[in-house]
Amino acid sequence: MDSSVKARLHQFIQSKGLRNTPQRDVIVEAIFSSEEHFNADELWERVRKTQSKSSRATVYRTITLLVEAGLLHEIDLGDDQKTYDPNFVESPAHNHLVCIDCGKVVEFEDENIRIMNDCAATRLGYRSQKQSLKIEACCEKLRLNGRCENLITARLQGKRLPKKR
Amino acid sequence: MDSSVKARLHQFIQSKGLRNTPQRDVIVEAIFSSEEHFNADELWERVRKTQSKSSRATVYRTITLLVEAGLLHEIDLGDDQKTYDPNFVESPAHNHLVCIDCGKVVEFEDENIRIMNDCAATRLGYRSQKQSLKIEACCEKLRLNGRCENLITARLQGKRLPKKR
DNA sequence: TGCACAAAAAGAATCATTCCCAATTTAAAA
DNA sequence: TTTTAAATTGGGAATGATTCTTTTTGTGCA
Repeated sequence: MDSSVKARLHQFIQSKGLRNTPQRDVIVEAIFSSEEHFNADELWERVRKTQSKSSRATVYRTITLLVEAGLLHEIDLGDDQKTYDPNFVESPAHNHLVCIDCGKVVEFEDENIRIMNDCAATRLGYRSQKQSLKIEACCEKLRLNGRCENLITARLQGKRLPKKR
Repeated sequence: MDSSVKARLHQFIQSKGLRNTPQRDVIVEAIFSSEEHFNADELWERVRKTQSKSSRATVYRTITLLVEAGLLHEIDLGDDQKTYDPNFVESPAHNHLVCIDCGKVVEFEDENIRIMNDCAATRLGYRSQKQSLKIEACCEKLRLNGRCENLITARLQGKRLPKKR
């Protein structure tokens, strides 16, 4: 776990006049000790497995806090639950590939896409602030003959559970 | 209202062994007699103002039916409620500009963006099936000096209500 | 050390959407 | 036209993620 996360959170908490609590520590530890995507309930489960306990509400509040602090990235895949990504990279653009078959989510960066989107916004009279691209796609064929992993040059971001509802 | 919608729906219903009902007619009429975006509850309200009645569940069921039939387009803006667009255009790409200030949603087409996104997917070893781009942007400045409407060359798709929950 | 207020717990409340199931309708065959 | 199997409806309960409320606890500065 990147120790700068704790430092940055601490600084954020200070600057906002908030307070440090053991619950937050546990939750932060649970988040950043892994690189996996997660949703609120999965995180609550992780925390429950610790001897220390936090209520569901606290888990939600802490997630909100971390997102506000810019330490956690919220991914909206159009499901009922929001997904979170602890591998935060500061960026005004968030592009995801979601595999239709296995549900795996890959995030990638693409400067050209970002610029082109900003241009489109400008052309339509808007000032782009934030963009998110979701590409539903299929990696099945490539996975079957073992080439998928090699071709994926982007950071792999873990996999999603199937939609629950 | 484009009369071909009813014909196409009828055909879909036939092909699936489903049945025509007066409720569906009323709901379909309520949807396509306008070009506005709507969500399920807004549609239910429209239907209630008719002398004929449909239950909320039927409204939801009919929306699902129309989306399956490819006659209605579901837009996911990451809100709690789904938004629907009766001005359906067959396309593997859906791009939206969402104004941060007024919430207005503009849909636009951009062949170059679509191609570039598909390329990115291919480069990462995926076969793109469907893409959706959301750009959160600000039209405030342009609206203030009256230039916004002139600059918007894309089809205007109505405005969204503020998030309810 | 005490106080003011942030935070936590626990569970109730929300709210969009879906599910359930008895009662009704439809469409196609008899 | 009657029958009949299956689709559809109504409407209220259920779901499930998230937020809110109330009370209790804990933190950190003075």
